[in-house]
Order: sequence, then C-alpha cells, then structure tokens
Amino acid sequence: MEFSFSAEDYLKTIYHLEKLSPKGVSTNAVSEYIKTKPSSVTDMLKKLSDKGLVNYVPYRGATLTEKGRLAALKVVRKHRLWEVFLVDKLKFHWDEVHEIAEQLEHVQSDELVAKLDTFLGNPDFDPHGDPIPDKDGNVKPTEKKLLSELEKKQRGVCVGVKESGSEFLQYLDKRNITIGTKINVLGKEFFDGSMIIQVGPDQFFISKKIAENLYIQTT
Amino acid sequence: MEFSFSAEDYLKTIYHLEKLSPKGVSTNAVSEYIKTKPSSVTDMLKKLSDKGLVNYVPYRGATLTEKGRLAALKVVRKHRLWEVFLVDKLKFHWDEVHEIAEQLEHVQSDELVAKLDTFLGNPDFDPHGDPIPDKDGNVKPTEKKLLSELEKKQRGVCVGVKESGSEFLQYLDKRNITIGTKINVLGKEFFDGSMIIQVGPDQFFISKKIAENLYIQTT
DNA sequence: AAAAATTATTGTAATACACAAAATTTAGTA
DNA sequence: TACTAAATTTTGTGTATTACAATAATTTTT
Repeated sequence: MEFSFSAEDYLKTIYHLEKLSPKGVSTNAVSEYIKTKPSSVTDMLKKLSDKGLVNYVPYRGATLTEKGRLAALKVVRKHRLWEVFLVDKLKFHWDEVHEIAEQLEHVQSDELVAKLDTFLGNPDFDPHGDPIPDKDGNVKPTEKKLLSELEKKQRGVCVGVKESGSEFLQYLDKRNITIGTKINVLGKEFFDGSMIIQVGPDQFFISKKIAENLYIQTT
Repeated sequence: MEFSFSAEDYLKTIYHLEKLSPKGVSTNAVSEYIKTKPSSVTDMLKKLSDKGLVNYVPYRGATLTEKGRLAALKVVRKHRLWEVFLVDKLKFHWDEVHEIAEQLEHVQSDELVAKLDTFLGNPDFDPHGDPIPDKDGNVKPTEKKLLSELEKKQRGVCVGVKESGSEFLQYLDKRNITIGTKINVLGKEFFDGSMIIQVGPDQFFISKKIAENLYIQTT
C-alpha cells in the first residue's frame, strides 16, 4: 500500500492528535496542525475513509483504523529513524533535522528501513526522546510519573494532571503547558523540591506543589 | 531553485543522453528513456525551456543550459552518493540500489548532501563505477583507452570506435554494444589477447581484433 | 520529389490538492 | 426548550502537473 505524501502527512497528524483526543480528532485540529482550511481537511478525511484508513463520522471527527494506525506508525518510524541517522551519523544538531526527516520519511522501501534500523543499532528513541515504533508498529510503553519524581536532565511529555482545579489549570495555561507539552528538567533543588524546567523556548522555576500535580510520560 | 520530481527526472535523462548526442537530445530518445509518449516529452521540454533549463529548438532536440546542467548534476550527485551509502553502509548489493536512490535523489537539502558526502569519505565513484560530480558540478575526467588495454576485472563505458567499417558496426550492433554501453572484462587470454566480457546480462567471447577497435572510458 | 519517420500542436483527460461561500449540524446558553 | 455561535460539511471552483491521442507540420530518407 502506497499513499501520497500528503495522505501520509494527514495520517501522521491524526496519529499525533489522537493522543490528545482519543475519541476523535476534529477537522479544525487537523487543519491547524497541517495549516490548511477545514474544508480541505474534510475532503481528505473522506478520501482516507474510503481507503479504510480512518473512521470518519461527519461532525464527530476521525480516528485511525488499524490499517491507518499501522500506516501512520510506519511513517513515524521512518521519520524518527532518519532523525537518528542525521544526528548520530551525519552530525546534525537535533533541532535541525525535522525538515529533512519530513522528506526522508516518504521514501518507500521496507528493506531500506530494516537495514537503516540495523545500521543505527536498533535505536529505541529519536534525538528528541520520542520512541521509535518497531517494524510491526509496536511502540515501547513509557512510564507515567509525577514531574516531581524526575531528576535533573530527565525529560518527558505532559500527559495529565492530578489536581484539576481551575486555578491550577490557569497556571498551566499561562506557562503554555498542556497535554502533549514536552518538559525538560534543567535543575532540581533538594531543599524544597522546586525545579527549573524548560518548556519549548522558555525556562522557568516551578514549586514542588506544581511538580506534584503534573503527570509526565518519560522516555 | 526547486523542481518537481518529474522535471528532475527529465533533466537527468537529458544529461545522460547528451553524452551520446551532444548536438541535441531528440524527443524520441527521451520518451524511450523515460517511458512516455513523445508528445508528453515535447510538453515538458517547453516547460524546461521556459525555466531556462534547456535550449530547445523544435525538431532539433534539446541540450541543457548551464543552469540546467548544474541542476542535473546535482541530482546525479545525490543519486550516486546515496548509492554509495546504500552499498557501503547499509550493505545492499550494488544491483539493488537504483530504485531506492531514485527516490532519495529528490530530497532537497544542500546541507544534507554535504554531510552525507563527508560521512561517506568523499567518494569519487558510485558502486557501479560511475563518477560522482562534486558540489560545484565538476566531474572527474576519466581516461579513454582501447578495450584491449584493459585487464581482467576492469570495466568501463564504450565511448567510441577506432575502425568504423559497417561490418564492424554491424557486429557491435548484434552484440548490443553502442556508445554508452558498459563493459566488464571478466577474463583475458594472454596467448591471443581474446577476452570474455559482460555486456548487460550477456557474457561472451571477443577476439583481440575487436578489442583493439573499441574505445573505453575507464573509471 | 515523394514517401517515411520524426516531431509539434491541439484538444482532452485524469489526478491531486486546495479554497471560498453557503448550508448544515452541533453545542452552549439563556 | 429555543436560540445563537461555533464548528463542520457541501458545493462549486480553481490550479498545477502530467500524460496522451489525433492531427498537422517538418525533417530525413529513398
């Protein structure tokens, strides 16, 4: 099964967004992510649905079918393997490789992917810490911890909150922390459990109380 | 300057065919090579001409402009570097890599090509013995010898004939040897200078007299 | 100079993707 | 429950890219 570059991009997008809204990825969410108009997304969702790649219910959003999930995982796998290649072998910096991997991920050859994987030493994670699905589409389960349990230099993705009071959520909002946000622990103070963390381009201080209420998936 | 995959394929084709007919590559030749109809080729030649990539004179064929030649060489360079990667690093066999390199050659990133080149140790030739253009489009000049001067295991491309009598040319025709044909010397007999050579899928015997009248470009 | 081969032109078609405007559905709210 | 706003789909267009058949023109061969 081969799909167009564009179709592969949509599948990958739905795969990523599905983690944030497992019940169905909205047209709007996809259109923002891919930077197209909602009506274009509807078109493509119908095409993907016809091909049995997504379950698409009008007005309700889309989820990947098993077939679609495998196709998406294949692209994700290729993307991340190429990123490892670019960083480990070609000595790119980890923040320069995304665009190039975006192109390489569309190259079609199972044999190539298999040999690349071997050549790279069967890596489990890409340079950003994201897990690399294996050839059958299995992604290594990652642990869910409280941010407060992490140590300096560890990192992970925000996957939930323990407390969900609106003041806390507003705080997170102000800090641009939401489900899916990557967090990097730059420093941790033994005395009071406070931390310095990195969120996107920003670095800031958080108290132990905050850290004890954020679930992090570590990689 | 970025071009469509298809445009890059045409440029590459004209680059290759130009060696055989430097005065101008015919529409038919291109259509055979790319496996399309002549009318489609005419269309594309006009587009490439509009973009200043080829000199196209109706009924007279096309040649690459300087701009077009550089674009073609860039693609050829990428193709051959990737072939080296596939064979040297990923352990593909030299006869399995063409299709995959056909895809990889279209990936756009000068930085990537430069780093790949370094990673591979700045190779001069691809796994088939074809020279790899450098980043400025310079191709290492190769030597022209008589086939009879080659030894066992050497190989090269037929670039001309010394004698051009029709019987000789008919002989070459029968053997599918023409300008551009790759020849691989499998064995050579000291006693009479005869050889066993490989031409495409065929292997056969040739006499010293034949070998003394064929010019070969070695790599 | 006519016939054959090659090549260009013209008109058409398919594919793939995207968008604006209008219509519909859903969700939130009074 | 009714109504409004937001989200989503429909419909109708548009563009870009590539390809081809049929016909016309040109070049080459005989």
